[in-house]
Amino acid sequence: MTMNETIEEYIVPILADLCHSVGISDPKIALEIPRKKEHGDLSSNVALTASKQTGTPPQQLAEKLAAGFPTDSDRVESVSVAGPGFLNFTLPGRYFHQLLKDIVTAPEGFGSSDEGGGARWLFEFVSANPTGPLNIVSARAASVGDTLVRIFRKRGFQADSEFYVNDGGGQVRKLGASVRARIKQIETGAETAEIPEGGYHGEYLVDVAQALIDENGLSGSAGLEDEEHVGRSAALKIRKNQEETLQRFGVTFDRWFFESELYDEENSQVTGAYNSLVERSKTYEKDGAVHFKASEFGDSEDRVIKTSKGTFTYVVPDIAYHLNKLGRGYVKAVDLLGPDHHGHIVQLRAALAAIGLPREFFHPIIVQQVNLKRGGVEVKMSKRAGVGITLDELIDEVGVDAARFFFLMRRITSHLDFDMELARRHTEDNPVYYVQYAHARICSILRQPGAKESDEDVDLSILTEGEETDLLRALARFPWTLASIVRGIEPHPLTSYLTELARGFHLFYSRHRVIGDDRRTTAARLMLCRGVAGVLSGGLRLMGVGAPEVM
RNA sequence: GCCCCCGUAGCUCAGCAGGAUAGAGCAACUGAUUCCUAAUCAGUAGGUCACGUGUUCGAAUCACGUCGGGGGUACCA
Repeated sequence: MTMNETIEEYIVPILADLCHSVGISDPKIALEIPRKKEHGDLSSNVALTASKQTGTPPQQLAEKLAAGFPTDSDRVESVSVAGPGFLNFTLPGRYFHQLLKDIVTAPEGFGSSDEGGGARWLFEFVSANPTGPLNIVSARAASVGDTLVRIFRKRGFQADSEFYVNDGGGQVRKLGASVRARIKQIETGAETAEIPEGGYHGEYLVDVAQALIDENGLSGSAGLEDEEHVGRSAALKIRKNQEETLQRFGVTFDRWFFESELYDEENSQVTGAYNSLVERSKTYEKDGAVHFKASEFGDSEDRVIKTSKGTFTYVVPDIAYHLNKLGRGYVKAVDLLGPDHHGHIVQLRAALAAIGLPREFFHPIIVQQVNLKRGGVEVKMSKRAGVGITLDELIDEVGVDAARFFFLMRRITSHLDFDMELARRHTEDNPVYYVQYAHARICSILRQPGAKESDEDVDLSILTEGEETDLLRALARFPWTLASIVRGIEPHPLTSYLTELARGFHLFYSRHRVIGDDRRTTAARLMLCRGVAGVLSGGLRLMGVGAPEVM
C-alpha cells in the first residue's frame, strides 16, 4: 500500500468512468511514467487507443477526458493533453513529500504490495545434478531465482524456492563408477584413474572419494560391489557441498526436493505419472517401447517414455515432479532451466497438456549461457571435465556482491558476458560499486555531527532544486520498477533502476551541500538522503547484495 | 531438418502490455576537488534500431519472410 499504488488506484477508476461517459465501452487504461519529465509524472494513452471506437480524433477525445478530470484533489494537480493525444498527469509536490515521509518512516515496507494476492508460486532453480560443483550458469540462475523470490514475496505472492536434486537413475551409477575409480586410484597410489566410459572426469571427485573413505569408512574393496551405493553417498556429499556454496552466495532454498522421493514405496508417483498418460490414451507401443503422442501437443515428434528395457525415460519423473508441485497447491511453477533444456521443455509441456494441466501452470524460463571472460579473454568451461570456473572460485575471485549484481544486469534470456576482471575492479566502470558508493556516501553524511536533526517539523516543500525534485520522482519509481519485474518475471530492471537512483544522488551531492547553515534546508535534505539510502539498501537487499555504510 | 535465444552508438546492453525528439555504461575527447567519501560530477561526439514485406492513424516494439551469430535437438538423467 504505497502512495504510488494508491495514486494509480485513484486515477484509473476516474478515467474509466470518464471513458464510459464518452461512449468507450471497455477501455484499457494503463498508466505509465513518461520517459521525459516534460510529459508529466504519469501519462495514459487511452485516448489514442480508444479513438477508433468513438470515432473522435484522439486529441479531441483526450481534451474531453482531461476537461472532466478533477484537479482539485490532493493527488492530481493538473491534466494536460500533449503530442498525438496523451493525457499527462502532474502530481502535486505534497504527494512526493508524503511519499518520502512514508519511506523514512518505514523503509522496509516501501515498494511492498498485495498485488500477488497470496498466490502460491514455486520457483525452481539451479537444480544442478549432484555430480559436481556448481558452475557459472548455476550461479546466474541462483542470483536470478533468489531475487525473483524475494521480489515476488514483497509484492504479495506466497513464493517458495526449490532445488530439485536429480538423484535417480543411471546418472548416480555413473557417478558411483567414477568415484569408485578415484577410490581405487587413491588406494593404489596411481597417477591417474581409469574413469569409465561416459563417467565424470573432474578432479573434484578425488576429494569426494577421499572424504568418503575418511568419513564413511568406505574402502575401495567395500564399495566395489555396490556402484549405486558409492554413487548415492557421493551424490549426497556433493549436494551438501552445493548447499554450502549457495549459502556462501546468500541463497537458501525453502526445500530440496529429491527425485528419489517420487519413487517411494509401492506408491510411485513416477508410475502414476506414466499411468495417467496411458489412461488418457496418449501413448502407443512401437518397437517394444512405449511412446507418448507428444506431436499432438506441440512437440515435433512423439517421444519414448518407456524404453524397450522397461525403464522410464527422463521426462516421466519430471512429469511426476510437476504433478507433485500442483498437488502441493501451487498455481504456478516457474522453472529456471539451463540452456541445454529446450527439447526437454517442449516434451514436458506437451505431457502436462496431455494430462490436462492448465497451460499457465508451467512457466519455464531458459537462463541463457554465460560467456566468462577475464580481461576480455574467454575462459572456457566444462563441468563434466571438471575444468573452468566454479561458483566457489567465482565468489573467491570477485565476491558475492559483484557476482550477484552482474548476473542481474541482463535479461535472463540474453547471453551474458561476464568479465571477472571488470567485476573485480573496484573503480570507475563497475556499476556495483557505483550504487554501493552512493549508499556509503549518504551514510557518511548521516554520521556527521550536524546530521542530528529530528524529523518532527521538517518542511519538505523547500526541496525545489531540480536535483531534489528529480530524486523525489526517482524514489517514486521504485514500486513501479518492482511491478514491472513481476509482470515480466524478469529481475534485471532493478539494477538499472538502482543505478539511476544512485546517479541522481551523486549529481545532487556534487551540486548541493546537505548539511549547511540553514537548519530547515539541512533537515529537509537529510530526510531526502535517508529516503534514498532506504531505497538503495532495500533494493540491493532484494538482490542479495550488501549496502555498505563505509567504503 | 526441427526448436529456442539474440541482432539497437566503436564495445556491453536498456527500451519492446505499439505511442511523444530511440537511452545508459564503457571506450574517445574537454573540463570540475578551500567544503558532508573523486569508487564522484559536468560537457562533446557517436544511430538506415540486421534486411524486406505486412497490420496500424502510428512499428525498435506485433506478424510473416530473409540473412547473420549462439545454443539445443538419444529407447542418458
